[in-house]
Amino acid sequence: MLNERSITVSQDCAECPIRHRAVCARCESDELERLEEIKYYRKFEAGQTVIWSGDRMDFVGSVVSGIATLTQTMEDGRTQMVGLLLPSDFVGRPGRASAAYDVVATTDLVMCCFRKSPFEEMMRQTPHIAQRLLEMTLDELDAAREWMLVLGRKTAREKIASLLSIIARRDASINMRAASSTVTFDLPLTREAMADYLGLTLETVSRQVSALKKDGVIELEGKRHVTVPDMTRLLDEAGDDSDGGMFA
Amino acid sequence: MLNERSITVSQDCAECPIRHRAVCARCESDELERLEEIKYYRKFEAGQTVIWSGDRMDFVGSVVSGIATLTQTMEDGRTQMVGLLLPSDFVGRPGRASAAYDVVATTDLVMCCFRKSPFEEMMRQTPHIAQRLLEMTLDELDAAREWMLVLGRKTAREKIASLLSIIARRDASINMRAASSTVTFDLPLTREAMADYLGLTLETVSRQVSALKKDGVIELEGKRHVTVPDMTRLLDEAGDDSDGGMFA
DNA sequence: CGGTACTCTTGATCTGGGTCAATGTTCCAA
DNA sequence: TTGGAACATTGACCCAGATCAAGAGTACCG
Repeated sequence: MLNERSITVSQDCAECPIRHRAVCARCESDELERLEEIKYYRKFEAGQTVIWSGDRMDFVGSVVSGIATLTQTMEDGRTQMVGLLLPSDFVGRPGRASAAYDVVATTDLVMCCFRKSPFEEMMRQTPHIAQRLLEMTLDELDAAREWMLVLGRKTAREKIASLLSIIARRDASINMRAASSTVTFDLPLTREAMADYLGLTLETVSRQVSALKKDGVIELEGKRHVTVPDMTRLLDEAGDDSDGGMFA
Repeated sequence: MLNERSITVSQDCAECPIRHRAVCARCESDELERLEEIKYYRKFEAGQTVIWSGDRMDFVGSVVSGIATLTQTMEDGRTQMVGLLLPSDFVGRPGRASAAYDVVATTDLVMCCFRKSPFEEMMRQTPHIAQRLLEMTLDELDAAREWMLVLGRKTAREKIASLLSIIARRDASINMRAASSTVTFDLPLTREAMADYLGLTLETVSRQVSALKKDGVIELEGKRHVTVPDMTRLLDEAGDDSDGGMFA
C-alpha cells in the first residue's frame, strides 16, 4: 500500500517481472521457474470486485497494472478504505483462509496470482521469500500507521493534501519535469473513494479540492487531471514534517 | 499491537518464555540457545520513553510485562497513538536503522531485547523466525487497519466502546467469571492517552466514559477500574459486527 | 438528438465534538 | 494538614465538517 518500492524491472523474467521482483527480490532462476508453474493472471474491469470480505481466498498475488482498493464496511454502510493497491503491491495473506477486506478494482486491473497452498509450500522452502514478504508487510504497516495519523488528527484540507501528496509522489519519477518541482498526474479515485479513504464525506472532499485550487496549491484540468505547481507547498499543506517521511 | 496471540508458556525456556515463543514459535533448543546469547533485559518506569522517533535503534525486542505505546507527533504537537504494546508484542524492525515512532512506557515495563545485527543474522539462518515474524506483522497490520475504521468512521461513543472492548477482551481469559459475560479490568491508560489513541480530546473521552456509565454499559470504581456487566452490550455500542472480529 | 445515469459542485443549515474555563479528586511531599 | 501537581469531570459556547438539497457537467446509449 502506497510505498515507494524501487522495483526495477529485471530482464531475466520478462513475462511478469514486477510480480517476481515483488515476491522474490533476488530472482534466482529456479525459484522463478517454480513461481512460474503456480502463477496465473486475472483481469478485472473498473468497478469489479476482486473478492468480498469473508470469502474463501485460495490465492495470493500482486497488482501488475491498475489500481485496487481495500475497504471495510460496517453493517450500517459506513465504509473506510484501509489500503490502496498500486502496481507491485501484494494482496493476500499466507496462512489465512478468507479475505479480511473487500478488494475492488477502481480502474481496469491485472493481477498476477499464485495458488495459495503451493505458494505457502514454496515459502517454507525458500527462506528469502518470507523475508521479502516480511519487508513488504512492514512497509505496509508503516503506511497504515502513517495513515492513522491522517485519519485521527488532520483537518479535511490536510487530509486532501496528504492524499494528493502520496499520489503525486508515486508518479513523481515518471512525470516530474527535471529541475522543477512541478508534478502532473491523474486522480485514480472518484471523490467518493477519496472520501472513503480520508474518513470524510464526498461533499467535503469536493469543497476542499476546490479550495486548494482557488488558493493555487493545485491546478485542475477537468475533474481528474491534477497539476501541482509546487510540491513543497502541497507537502506543507499536508502538515508533513518537511521532507515528508510519509510513505517512505 | 493488540492481537490475541495465544502464547503458551513453554517449560523448556523457563527464564524468558514469552519472548522466545513470540520470536520463535517452534522453540527448538539450539535456536533458543542462540537467542539466549544475544538477549538482554531492559526495565523502564511508568512515563519513561523507551526510544524517540528518529533515534538510532540497534535492538529489537518484545514486551515481557507492562504496557508501552507507539505514538507519532506533528510539529504543532498534535499526537496520534498508532499502537499499544502489550506483553508478547514485538517492537522494532529488522532492516531499519532508526525508530519510526516514539515508544513510551505507560506502566512499569520490562522488555526483552536482542541486539539487532546478530538477530538479523540469525533470522537469515533460521527461516521460521522470519515466518513467525511475518505472521505477527500481518496480525499487526490487520489490527492497524481495523483501527483505521475506528478513527475514520466511528463516533466518539463507538470509539470509546471499541477501545474498552479490546482491553476487556484481552483480559477476558484472566478475569471473566465462568458462564457470565461480566468482565473486570483496570484501564492502563490515562484519559489523555485514550484520546490520543482514539483521535479525540481528553474532554470528549471523559464525557463519553461518563455517558456509558450513566447508561449502564460500564461500571466504574475510581477512575480506572472498569466492570463491564454485559460484553455483548459493549460490543454492540462499539458497532462491531456481532462476533467482533476486531483484533482477532 | 434527447434521455438517463453518473459524478461533481455549490449552497444552506445543523450538530458532534472541539475549545476554553472552572471545579473536583487523589495522592504525595513538606 | 496543607499545599500543590497530576489527573479527571463538567459546563458553556463555537466551528469544521456532516447533512440535506439543488443543480451542473459529462458520457453513453437508443
